[in-house]
Amino acid sequence: MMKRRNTKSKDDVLEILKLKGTAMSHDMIENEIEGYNRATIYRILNRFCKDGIVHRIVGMNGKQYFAMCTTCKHEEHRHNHIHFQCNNCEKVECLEEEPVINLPKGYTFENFNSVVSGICQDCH
Amino acid sequence: MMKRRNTKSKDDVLEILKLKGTAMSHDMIENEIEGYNRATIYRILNRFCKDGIVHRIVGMNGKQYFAMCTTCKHEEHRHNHIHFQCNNCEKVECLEEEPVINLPKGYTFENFNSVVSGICQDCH
DNA sequence: TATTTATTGCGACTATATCGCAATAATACA
DNA sequence: TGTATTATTGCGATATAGTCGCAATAAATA
Ligand SMILES: [Mn+2]
Ligand SMILES: [Mn+2]
Ligand SMILES: [Zn+2]
Ligand SMILES: [Zn+2]
Repeated sequence: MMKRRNTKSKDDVLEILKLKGTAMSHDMIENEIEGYNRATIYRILNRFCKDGIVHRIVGMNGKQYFAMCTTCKHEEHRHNHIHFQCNNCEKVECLEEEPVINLPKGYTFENFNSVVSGICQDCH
Repeated sequence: MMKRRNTKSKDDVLEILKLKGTAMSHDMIENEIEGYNRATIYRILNRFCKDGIVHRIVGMNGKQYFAMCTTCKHEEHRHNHIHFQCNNCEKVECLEEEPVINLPKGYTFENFNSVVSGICQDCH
């Protein structure tokens, strides 16, 4: 893995992700910390994913959301939990549920992405 | 609901979806039945979704895939099963698994999208 | 301080999907 | 059958999300 450097942009992205607690899209992040180029933020997020600091969720809208890795140890990353996305406020949260996945014979598991959409408590 | 008309384009899209059995993206479909405008195919697919003939899956790549509704009755649509997407051949299939979803208090369920990625049997 | 190279900004670019509008054609009906 | 209605289509423009190449910048190291 490539050696990482400490930058303000990186710290800012990390801080806002920690602060919010929920998964955030690129533009959610951009709204909170202005002044960085779009490509820069995407690159930071992709680096976080590679490094296992953050995991990526693909919403029902096809957009990417990023959330801090809380439950997983640094070595074994398992993000096989279900997420919830609010159709009103767009917020994405990690749920507890981690469904059992049985693949057919000859199939190999690599990744899992699971989103329930609906209306969140705040939007009711 | 709007009254539908019978057109060759519609029949062609339906036929290829039935024939393949797996979920197909717009460009997979376009490769099989050439000669229709991109917007037209999208509109046909979106109509199918509205009418409950087809259900929409959002892949890990953020792309939309469409699959025939097989298990669900015309009135009650439940597509709460997990899908498999091959990272090699891009094929998307419906699996049997239908995870139990427990939402937190005050949350309402509307939709579900779940994809396991990996390598399919054919690509091993 | 000087060197190395990870990171950034910028603009161009790709990809997916939708939209407005005029033209076309499926359906209903006289 | 001929005509009116309007669902559907084609086309081009548009929107949005995300990546890429390259030169400039700046963090780390010596
Ligand atoms: Mn993790
Ligand atoms: Mn259905
Ligand atoms: Zn909400
Ligand atoms: Zn495959």
